[in-house]
Amino acid sequence: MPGQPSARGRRTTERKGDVRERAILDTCEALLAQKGYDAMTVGDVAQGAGITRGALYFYFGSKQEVVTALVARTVEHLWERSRATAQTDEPRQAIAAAMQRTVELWNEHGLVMRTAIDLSLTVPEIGELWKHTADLFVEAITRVLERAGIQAGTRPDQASAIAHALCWMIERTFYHASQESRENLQKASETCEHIWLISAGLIT
Amino acid sequence: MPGQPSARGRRTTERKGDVRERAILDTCEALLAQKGYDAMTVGDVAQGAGITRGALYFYFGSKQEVVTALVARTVEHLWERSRATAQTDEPRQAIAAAMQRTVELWNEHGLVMRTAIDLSLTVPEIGELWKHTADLFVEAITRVLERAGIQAGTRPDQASAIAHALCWMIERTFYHASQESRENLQKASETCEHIWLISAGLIT
DNA sequence: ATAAAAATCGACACTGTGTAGACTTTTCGC
DNA sequence: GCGAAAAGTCTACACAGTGTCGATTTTTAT
Repeated sequence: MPGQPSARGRRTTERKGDVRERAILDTCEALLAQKGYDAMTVGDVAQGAGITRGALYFYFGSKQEVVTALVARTVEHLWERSRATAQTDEPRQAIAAAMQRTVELWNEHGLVMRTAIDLSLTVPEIGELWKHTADLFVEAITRVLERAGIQAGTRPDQASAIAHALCWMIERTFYHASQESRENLQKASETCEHIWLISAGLIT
Repeated sequence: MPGQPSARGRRTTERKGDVRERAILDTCEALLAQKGYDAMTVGDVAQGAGITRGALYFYFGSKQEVVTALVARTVEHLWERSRATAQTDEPRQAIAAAMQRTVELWNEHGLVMRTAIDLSLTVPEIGELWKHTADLFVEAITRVLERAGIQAGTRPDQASAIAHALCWMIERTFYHASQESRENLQKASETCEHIWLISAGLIT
C-alpha cells in the first residue's frame, strides 16, 4: 500500500502503479459524476481502471480511502492556487478577485468539492481536509474585512465572526449553484460579492 | 403499509401499529444521534423498537423510508411553528424574532435538520422536504428585506437574490454551530442577525 | 539473467439489505 | 364473547457489496 499519493513523485521512471493509481482516481471522479457516491461500487471503479477489485485493494484500503485520495488531490490543487494568488491592497479589488477565483474553482472542481462537503461528516479524513480549506478562506476574508476597516475580533459585529458567516454563505450558495449551471454560479457569485461589500462597509 | 404517517390520526382508539411506528421513529432519532446514519442498521432500529427486522419492514419499505418519515415528522413541526408565528411589521423586530425562533428550532431539532441536509442529495424525498422548508425561509426573508426598503427582484442587489444567500448563510452557520454548543449557536445567530440587518440597510 | 519487489487475481468469509410465506395477535361486527 | 378478517410478527432465504488471503504473474533493478 503506497502511503502518500505522491511519495513516489521524485522517481525519474514512473512505476506502473503510479499510472494505475491515477487511473483509479480519474475513474472514481468520472463515476462520482455519473452515479454518485452511494451508487458507485468498488467493483465499478476497479473495472473502470482496468483491474479487478482485488487489485484495487492493493492501492487503497477501502472505497472511502479512494475518495479521500481524490479529494486530497483536488484540495491540494486549491491550496496551490490560493497560495499563488497575488494579494491586493485595495479591498474592493481583493474581493472582486477572490470571488472571480472562487467561481473558477467551482467551475473546474465543483463535483469533487461538493463530494468533499457531503462526506465531511462521515469520513473524518475528508472532514479535516475540507475544514483546513475553509480555514484558509475564512482567514483571507478576515484580512480583507480588517483592511476595509472592520474591527478585528470575534464578537458578532467583528471581522472574524463575520468572515465565518460569509464563508459558509459562499460555500453553500456555490454548492447549490454549481449543481445547476455556470450562469447561476456567476449570478450567485455577484450576490455574494454584493453582501460581502456591504458587510465590509464598502457600499451602502 | 401505512401510507401517510398520520393517516390513522382521526381514529379514537390508537392501533398497536401507531405506537410501534412512533417507537421506530423515536429509536431512529436516538440512534442517529448515537452512531449516525451510516453506522445505524435496520436491525438496530428494529431492536430498539422491540421488534425484529422483518416486522419493521411491515411499517417501512427501507432504511431510507424510516429516516424520511422522521424528517417529515420534524419538518411538519417546523412548518406549523412558522405558520403560528405572528408577522411583525417593524423589520428590526421581525428579524430579531425570526432569528430567535430559528435558534430554538435548531436547539430542539438540530440533529434531524442536519440529517435532512446531509441526506438531501442521496434521498430525493428528503431533498424535496428540505427544499420546501428552505423556500419558506427565503420567502420570509425576502418579505422582510422588501419591507425594509430593498428593491424587489432577482438581480444580485435585489431582495430575492440576497434572501437566498442569507438563507444559505444561516443554514450552514447553524448547521455547524449546532454541532458544537448552545453558546456557539447563540453567537452564530447574533452574527447572522448582524449581517442580515446590514444587508437590509437597517444599520451601517 | 535473476532474485526481490510490485502488482494481479480468484475464492472466501462476513455483514447488511430486502423479500416471502407461515404463523400469531388484535380488532370489530354480530 | 365469538369468529373471521385485518394487522402485526417471525424465521429463513436470496442477494449485493465489502474487505481479506494466499497463490501466482509481471516488473524492476542489478
